[in-house]
Amino acid sequence: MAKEFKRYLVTSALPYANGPVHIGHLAGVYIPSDIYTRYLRLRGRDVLSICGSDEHGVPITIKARKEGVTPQQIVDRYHNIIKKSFEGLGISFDIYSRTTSPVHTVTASDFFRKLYDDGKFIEKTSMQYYDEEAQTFLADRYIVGTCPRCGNDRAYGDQCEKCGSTLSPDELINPHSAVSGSVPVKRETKHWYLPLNEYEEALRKWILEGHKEWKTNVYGQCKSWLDGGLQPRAVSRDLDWGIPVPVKGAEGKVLYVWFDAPIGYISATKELTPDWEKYWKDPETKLVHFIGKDNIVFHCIVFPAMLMAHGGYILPENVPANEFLNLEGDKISTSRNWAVWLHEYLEDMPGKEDVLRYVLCANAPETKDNDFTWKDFQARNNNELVAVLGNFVNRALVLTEKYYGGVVPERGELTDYDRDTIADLGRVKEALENNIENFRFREALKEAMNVARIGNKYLADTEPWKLIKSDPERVKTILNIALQITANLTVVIEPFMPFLSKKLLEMLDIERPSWDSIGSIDLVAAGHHIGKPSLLFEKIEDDVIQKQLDKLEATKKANMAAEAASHIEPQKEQVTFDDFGKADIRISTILAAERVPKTRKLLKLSIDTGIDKREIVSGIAEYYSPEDLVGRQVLVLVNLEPREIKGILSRGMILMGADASGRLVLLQPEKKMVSGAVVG
RNA sequence: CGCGGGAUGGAGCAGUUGGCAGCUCGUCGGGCUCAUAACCCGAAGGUCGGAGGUUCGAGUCCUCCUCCCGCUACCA
Repeated sequence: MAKEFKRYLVTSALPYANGPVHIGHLAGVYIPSDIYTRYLRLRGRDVLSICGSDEHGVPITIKARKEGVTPQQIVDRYHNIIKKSFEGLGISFDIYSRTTSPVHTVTASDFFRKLYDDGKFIEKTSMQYYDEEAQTFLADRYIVGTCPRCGNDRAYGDQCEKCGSTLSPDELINPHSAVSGSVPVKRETKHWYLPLNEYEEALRKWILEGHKEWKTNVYGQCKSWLDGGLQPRAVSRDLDWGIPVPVKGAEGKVLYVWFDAPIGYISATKELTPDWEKYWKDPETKLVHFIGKDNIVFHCIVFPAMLMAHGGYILPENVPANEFLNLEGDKISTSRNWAVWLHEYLEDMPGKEDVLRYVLCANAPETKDNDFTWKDFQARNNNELVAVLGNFVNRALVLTEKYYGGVVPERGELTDYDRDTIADLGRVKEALENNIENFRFREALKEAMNVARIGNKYLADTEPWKLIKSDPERVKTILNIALQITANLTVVIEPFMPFLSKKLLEMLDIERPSWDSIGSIDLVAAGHHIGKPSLLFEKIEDDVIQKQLDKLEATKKANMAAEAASHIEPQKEQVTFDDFGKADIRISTILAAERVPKTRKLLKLSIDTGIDKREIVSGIAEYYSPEDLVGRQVLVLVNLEPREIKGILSRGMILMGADASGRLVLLQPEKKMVSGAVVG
């Protein structure tokens, strides 16, 4: 089963350029793929790691319209943020390209054209909703209306989120465009479809029979799709942002993003090397797609079908898809800003790139959704990185410095215990290979960390600080071995924590040992002078964590406010001019204010209405303190029926704006007026 | 509705073909003092989501149920 491949091609899901990258993306895709490629490079394999921004599609055009900029400006902004933040975290793509690049435009266009010329598409004409105001056809998702099943007035054209039923846009009652709010009309439009059903048998054979080793979630998902029967799928869209359909009479039509995006892997390879074809077309290449679970169908069914239709391309050997990462118990959401953004993390936590890499790998959602919490982040840093890894290295180096002035001591005769320890060390290599090649990165990281554990135990058991007085010769051997273990660490830890590995190499002042030398105790020569020890990791104190928690708390509050603001009360029934005329509203001045005892919300206000001076009880104590109010002018409904509240006769009502969250805001005249002035 | 994945000591995860329920962290006790109050040893802690079934034996296989996350939505 373990076929040997000549070279590897690793792709990571293209991040969509309508927002920055967050920890969910990292844990699901980019950290696993980077570990995998770094591992392959260490083993001296021929490997390319490919990624880039996915820059087409409707959401980007909508975001651009909202901000009043061009789609190009949106994608430029996020492409640059994403690219830079990946570099900052040491994600070592061989190329990070983008789907607006000229090479991609040509590649995707040619790909479509080849399928078109070979008669692989079906042309179909259908009626679709068109937004005349925004001058665009509307994807199902962008039509909002009332659900025919449950009456929810915010159902989407494809699904009602309230009752969960699947809908088609035609079923919606009172449909309107989510883009402009206008009422859409039906228009005829022509599109090209890839008949996935024609590839069903080939896909079934390839996946269900040929790739039983795929992760259960991936395999299960594919089986479910195939068993359900595949349908032709549209590969073009009516849109002005994207790669034009390279066919006569296709003006105003572009390639569907999910047709164009995976081809981005090919174009990026092309951009990187003139040898791109051997990576994509030679069966001796192992192609691996790293993705998240929402992308399974595109990478296991649609893209392979495209490749089959085109011909000449290899298919992925594996598609390791991870589940999702939650943040502090809630789903990560770009639109709700519920995320830890990579570019912000890099700024907030300089020098802690490896800490994030470590935590996200150790807690990666490999088999089920997981939760990222800042408390766990702190605990893993302090109890694992500092206490186990950092501490071991520090012990070994400080002792060498102290006893031998930083010169690696000569090793003498080995004891049985030494040999046992070295044997333990030797076992790590195979365990690492096994786990990484089967995409079990969590387990692999644990194995790598084990090297530090072996080291700590070795020092604790041999107690060189005691022996130095009674048997200094023996101590030389012990520290020599401790240093060899440290040198082993530089290799085993590199795929996971490259910054640490580099720092460790500098400290030992050695070249990086090869992968095959893992387990060796001849990595640092006796007599070699090592560098000065310094701390690899620092403890993270509570206040640093608290700052991040506060940041999230603020986001939560802002979201609630925004949510409240979006709930607008419907208009009340019509009133006549006379009805309105009955209300006597006057500009009034607040003379005094005090809290009503034993209440949370109430203030007693003394008011000069111009007509008289009176008292009004108002429920604004949560938003205004008495001292804020004295002297302010407000609007008062003066002919409201008096009412006794908490024993005080309240005569009139202060007018206020109230949003759905219950927040109250006083209304006041724009210029100071005489009390008693009529409002109307 | 249907489909896919998940539910295992306080937290996060393993558990391959059914055969004594493991690992990391936390907690408690002890040891050590070279080391960032770090390290090493030991202990406590689980009716393996619930109910039923197959079996000498079930975390593992079968049936039903509950909850969470996804599912031709461009959110990994």
